[in-house]
Amino acid sequence: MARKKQYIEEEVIDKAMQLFWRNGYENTSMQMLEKKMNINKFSIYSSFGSKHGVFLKSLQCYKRKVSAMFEKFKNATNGVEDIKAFFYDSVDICYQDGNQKGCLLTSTYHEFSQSEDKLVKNEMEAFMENLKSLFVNKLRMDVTKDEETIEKQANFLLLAKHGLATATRVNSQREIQDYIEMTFNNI
Amino acid sequence: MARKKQYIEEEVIDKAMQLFWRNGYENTSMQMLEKKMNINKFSIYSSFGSKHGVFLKSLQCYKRKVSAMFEKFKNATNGVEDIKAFFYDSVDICYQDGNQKGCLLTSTYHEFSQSEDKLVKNEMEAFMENLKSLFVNKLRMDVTKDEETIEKQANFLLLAKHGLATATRVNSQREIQDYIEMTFNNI
DNA sequence: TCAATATCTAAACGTTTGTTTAGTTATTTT
DNA sequence: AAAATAACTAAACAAACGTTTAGATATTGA
Repeated sequence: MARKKQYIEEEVIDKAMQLFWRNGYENTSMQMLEKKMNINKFSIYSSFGSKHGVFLKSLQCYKRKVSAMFEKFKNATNGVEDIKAFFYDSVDICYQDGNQKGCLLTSTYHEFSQSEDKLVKNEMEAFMENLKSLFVNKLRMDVTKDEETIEKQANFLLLAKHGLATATRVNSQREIQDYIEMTFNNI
Repeated sequence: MARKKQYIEEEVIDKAMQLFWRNGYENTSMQMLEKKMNINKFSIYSSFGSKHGVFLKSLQCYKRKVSAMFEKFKNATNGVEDIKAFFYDSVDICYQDGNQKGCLLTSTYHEFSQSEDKLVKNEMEAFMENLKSLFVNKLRMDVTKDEETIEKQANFLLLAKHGLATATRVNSQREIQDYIEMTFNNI
């Protein structure tokens, strides 16, 4: 055999993910990726095929990162309170290590909303639909709510999440907390 | 003297503005601008100096476009109801001629939030602060509200506007209406 | 130890970006 | 009508983009 890789793919993808998280897809260049991942262009291409390939792996990496939070959310049984806790957890991840960068999936959804890239676009739409159905499940725990109200509230919460994604980029964590509290005042 | 311009600057800037509105700054190229404005690169540069110059003029053009709506909002005297009407008016502009494109100023605020371009960034921050103070003024019309509540609600409405900007890119006008109604349920 | 071979470095690839330049065309005023 | 000059067309610019290639380096198994 021959030489072994001098990097671990999972590790360098985590670095790439941080970059995409902060800057988005288009505003992250191969040059920036090289520097952050600390490996050569060639290595990136031999491991991941393309910038697009690095991005797809980064999305998976992000999903793994937040999977525990999602599992906790799925398995919780307190209805609306679970959604609120989920919002707080989402925000905490944004501010960890002092970095404001929103939610990678929500930002990507936004960046690719008008894109020709059906692969990423469809994946993000599936994510949003999945999130909405989770909201619906939690809202249904309140048996006094009719389906029409549930539908509206689920949509409202989804859009609130979009607002949150923007807000975590430009607002303080304190302001975010107020925002979350107010969002749930009328749910 | 000599030849006159074969285009009217206000008219071609309106075209450019439509492009920036739909695609944002980075995703609008000079090539696209040439085609949409229907004039040559040289003419663009001789009139506006740079792509950045075209963008600044486009922002002004957008502001003129929405100035009537803002004036109506400023001069109204029904408190929270005025903010709600303002939200509906903002959305209507997004959907006119069937195009979904959010709010140029809010999108620009988002796109330039991490940018080195202090000129645009500061202008957008000033816009957001101005909008917030307008919200505060309307909220103060309800004399039973204390200043702390007003501050929180103004922030909430500002973030709701961010959510709206995203939503008008990907949701139907009907869903947006539900969203607005729910936003004001707890104000 | 040494041939085999995967990974490394570094340079160059073709596009596309925003911008500039040189040269032609058209209109105005004298 | 003709000189003057502003606006036009079209080609080329340097820089940055994502991607590929050629050749050097280092590590493996026999």
